[in-house]
Amino acid sequence: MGNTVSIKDIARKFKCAPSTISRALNDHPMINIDTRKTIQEYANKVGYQKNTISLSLLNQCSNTLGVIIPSISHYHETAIIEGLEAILQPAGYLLNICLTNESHALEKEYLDRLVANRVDAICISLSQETFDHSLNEHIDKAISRSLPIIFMDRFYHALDVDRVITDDFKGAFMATEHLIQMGCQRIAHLHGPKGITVSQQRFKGYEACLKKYGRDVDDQLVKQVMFSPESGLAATKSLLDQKTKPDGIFAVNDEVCFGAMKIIQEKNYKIPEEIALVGFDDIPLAAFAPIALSSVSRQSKKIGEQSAHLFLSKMNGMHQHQQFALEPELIIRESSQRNHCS
Amino acid sequence: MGNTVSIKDIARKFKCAPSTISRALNDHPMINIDTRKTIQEYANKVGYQKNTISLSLLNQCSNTLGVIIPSISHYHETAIIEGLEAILQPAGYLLNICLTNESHALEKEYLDRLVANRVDAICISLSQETFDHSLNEHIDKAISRSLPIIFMDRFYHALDVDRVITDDFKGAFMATEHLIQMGCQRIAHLHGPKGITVSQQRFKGYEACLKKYGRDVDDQLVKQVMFSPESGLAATKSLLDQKTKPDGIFAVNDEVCFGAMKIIQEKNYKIPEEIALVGFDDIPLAAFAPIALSSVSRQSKKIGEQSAHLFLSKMNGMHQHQQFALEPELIIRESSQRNHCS
DNA sequence: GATTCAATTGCAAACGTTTGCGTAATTTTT
DNA sequence: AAAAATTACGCAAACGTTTGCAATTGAATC
Repeated sequence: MGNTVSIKDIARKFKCAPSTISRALNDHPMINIDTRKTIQEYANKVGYQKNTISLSLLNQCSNTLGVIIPSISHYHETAIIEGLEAILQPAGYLLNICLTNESHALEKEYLDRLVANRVDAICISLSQETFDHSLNEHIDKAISRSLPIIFMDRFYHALDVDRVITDDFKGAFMATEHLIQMGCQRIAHLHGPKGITVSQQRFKGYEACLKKYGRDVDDQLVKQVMFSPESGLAATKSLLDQKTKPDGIFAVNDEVCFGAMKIIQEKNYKIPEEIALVGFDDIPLAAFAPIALSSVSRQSKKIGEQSAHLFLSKMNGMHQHQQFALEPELIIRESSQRNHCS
Repeated sequence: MGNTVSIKDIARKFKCAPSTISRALNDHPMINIDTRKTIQEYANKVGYQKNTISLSLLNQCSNTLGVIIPSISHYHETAIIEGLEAILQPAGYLLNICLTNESHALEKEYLDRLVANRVDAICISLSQETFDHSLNEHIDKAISRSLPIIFMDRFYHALDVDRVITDDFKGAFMATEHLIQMGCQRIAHLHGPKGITVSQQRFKGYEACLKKYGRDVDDQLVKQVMFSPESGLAATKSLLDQKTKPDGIFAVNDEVCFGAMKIIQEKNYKIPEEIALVGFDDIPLAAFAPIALSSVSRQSKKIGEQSAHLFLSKMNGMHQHQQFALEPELIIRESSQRNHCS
């Protein structure tokens, strides 16, 4: 505020030009070694701190990455951010994190603000509203001003973009196949919110796996849920209340499984003997669920790290677009491990 | 990048001064209404986006809040950030979020970088290392340049600072008192990492409550843990392996309780009849623990909101320091609810 | 003593925007 | 018709830093 000292201030003190101070502080050999030291000591004493803003203006880059993400209330998203930070902190970047709350309007607003702030690139996980209605103009506009945009988790209609995702299809396939191998005959799926890529892909993986084993998707066994335990509980309740009950459930994420477990245990079904359960994300509490929860790990932190690397290569002039799909990993725990297959 | 259009570019196009363009875009009445419209339309057409960086330089404020926080892997921290965003998004601010991973070196590094970026203020939750060794010079330096610093959750040695915390002492007191009222005789405490304010305060609340009821702290019943379920499991195991076993446990947070429950159930103790359990934070999964978990809610989101309001009032010239301690709330669920007190 | 060279330092422009003040041009008032 | 007022726009400085180029100084060479 008031007491910040600038290069000009120091120049006045030493009765010399700002350029001399600048060079001295940057240890430029052009400046006499003694003058350099004297100036550096003085700057240090008065607590001089370089004003990065002026540099951003001059160099047309802000050393900041914009991150637009629907929420950070789940492990997956926080792990992504941790991954981004882990790579970008040493590289000297800061993160501008924006939560859209799945709102298209907010996403647009934040995008504009980040552009106005001249972030060097944007990592974005599209909001559900943007998805549902294919409201892409704001993204297209950003891309057209050649601002690097890296999509995380959720697809974007255009193909030639930068993207880092997990192979959700494959993960879902693995989970479903595992349930089949455990002897499950009626495998239900708790389907995530419509329109979101991960929901769609996981359903498709589930569907494809059933097909591979000569089964069809039974609409009665597919219920739609939000990403919350409450929603998982309600959906599972309706599954258990109908005639065709499942003997295996693959849910769109782990939180949903916590809700499912609650009601399954309340109704006195045995996990995994009567109903086997597999989730997605492998959250830290998965192993500490009422019955240790099997889950598909999607290497959340690695998504952040990979996105960060992609960003850095963009900063180094890499112009081609790249797409990464990380390998999911099935973690088998008690909730689905049947020792004697039926 | 290359194709960003500036006010100067537009000025060239219209063969007029940049000041005219600036005023036109800001709808300044000094400019002829028709010229204004024409210019605005053109700017819109070519996708002009105000460069906020130059404004930051000019106005000496960046409309950005720096947030320094040890981690975002727990509900509490993500809720704080959601609270900050909820208030600061409408106010036109962006968040620079920095994860220190409890490292003093990183905290210092980030603080410098945020100062260099001239953030308008900093909300900080001190790292454990900073705490353990009272390494406060970097904070003092930042304060001395009259940069508003708002402390969240963790105390700072100086008294006259801005601060928003939960009354952890009170929360711990309530939890312990509740266990006493449920008839617990040997109440253990899973003590958080040393040096961290929340750990200390919660222990003190536990201690004070025992004292109120004429009991002393039994060192054998106090185990130190990290904020993870694994750590909670290990500590509880050692509790159950010793002669003086607890019949009630108050843990420093909910994750720890998940670990505790796991081992308690494995060893076939009944919750809450034989061992009652109360956690802290009231995470979203608390109600979906193996036994629905009682917990002290610390209104995490409200800490973020309150901090944001404090920040905004600082921006409006409020110079006095303010301290807020939010009221904790005890949420009683199955893990501690004994119907017939012994 | 004139010339060349190296060692230091200063000048000025640039990045994009805002804003007080000056200055035309036009209209209104006397 | 002259004076005053209004309207509309331009000029230039400012924010803090970097950097190519010019300028100054002093010493070394011819």
